[in-house]
Amino acid sequence: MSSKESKKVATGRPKSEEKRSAMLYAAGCEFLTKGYEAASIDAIAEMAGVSKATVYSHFKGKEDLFQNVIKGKVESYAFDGEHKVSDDPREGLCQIAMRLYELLNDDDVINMHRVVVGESMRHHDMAELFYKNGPQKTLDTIAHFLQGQADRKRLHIDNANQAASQYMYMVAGEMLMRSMMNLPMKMKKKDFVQHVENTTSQFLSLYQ
Amino acid sequence: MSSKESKKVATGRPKSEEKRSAMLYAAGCEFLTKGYEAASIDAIAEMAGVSKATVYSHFKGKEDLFQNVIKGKVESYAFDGEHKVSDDPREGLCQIAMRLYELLNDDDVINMHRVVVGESMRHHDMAELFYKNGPQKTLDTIAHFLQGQADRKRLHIDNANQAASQYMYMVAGEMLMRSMMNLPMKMKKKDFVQHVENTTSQFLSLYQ
DNA sequence: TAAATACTAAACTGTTTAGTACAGTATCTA
DNA sequence: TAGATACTGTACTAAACAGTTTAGTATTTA
Repeated sequence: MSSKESKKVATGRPKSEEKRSAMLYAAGCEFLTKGYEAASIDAIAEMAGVSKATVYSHFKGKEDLFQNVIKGKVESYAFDGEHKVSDDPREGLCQIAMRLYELLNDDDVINMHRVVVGESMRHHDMAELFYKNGPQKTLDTIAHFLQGQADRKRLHIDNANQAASQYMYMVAGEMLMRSMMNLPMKMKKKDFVQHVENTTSQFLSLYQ
Repeated sequence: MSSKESKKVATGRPKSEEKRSAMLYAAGCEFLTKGYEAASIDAIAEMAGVSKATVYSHFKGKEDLFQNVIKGKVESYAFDGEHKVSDDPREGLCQIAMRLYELLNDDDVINMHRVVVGESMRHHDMAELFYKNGPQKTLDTIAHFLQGQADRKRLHIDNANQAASQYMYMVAGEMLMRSMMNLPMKMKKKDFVQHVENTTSQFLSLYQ
């Protein structure tokens, strides 16, 4: 049912997967650093070491290229819910928080936030896709962890989703905001660890 | 010392303040809905009912126009620290939170977040200006309120800035994020009031 | 009234961009 | 080997855009 299979049996020279990757990589750099409007197809083609016509043979146009880039990045950077996490409430939350920290220190991740926010009016579907697979996935992971604790009566939580949102933004709200606006970080990693420990204690005290 | 006074004594026909306002208003619409790159000077001139040359007689160029728009908006939308707030911890915080809610429901405010985040790589100074007069001002207001409570021994707070950030993002983090990404709001105003009351209780329990 | 400046409309420059066309070459399958 | 498709390089189109110029008109102060 995929687009390849739906075509008649392939004949002649096949499209190069390598070139496709190179184009997507280059497009990623271009879109994420310059934004949709300012990104140039010529620049992407040159960076990918490919002729412009090849870009248009692999993708329908700028729009299509952009969507493929965002979809690809979203997949590869998703907050991994399957990651092993301690069963202890404090330790588990701290581990999750530190994974969040790493994520928010990745330039690609922050650039994606920037582009998606900046384009959210004109690319509403991309914003939705990004949010669902980005921030929402992180929230879900935290909520799932909290629900597990609640089920075992280790925490007293009515609404795990609400509590998850609370925790995430308590821990990382300001950092996320400042990163998106390209402002200098107030906390070094060591400070952040301390901050996470304090915040986690406070959070737990609300539900213990 | 202002730019006007620094010029030799005015003679001839003076520049129209009305036209200037019209241009800034139009530019505001254009920049805030389309972003910097996609905004068009021709469109701004037309919307303002003014010739293109007039735009360039009032402003040095697109860049200058953009900066004037952002500076103007930032001033007019600043979170008002002088606003009267109850002296009671719970009531005061709830009042501040509801003002924040109103702010985050203003399309102009959200569009400004979007544009500033989207342009923060290429207009670093604008991002800084916006953050200082926007989010930071809100944080300062909360911190100032909390410090007042701490001084009168009604709350036990070491670091008022940290506590302010905690409160602000606990209350409004998810809403802000979703708004910026142009996603449907989960909470109606009534739900938000309830949310504020619950969150405020929890927050206060951390410092009482 | 005269000098000075603001403003308009329209044309224009120079640049950039998305996307296409084409002729030649490379690489695949049957 | 032959037919098919990929890919290149270059040139092109058509449109948009920032910014300038010009010639003429309007409005101000002195």
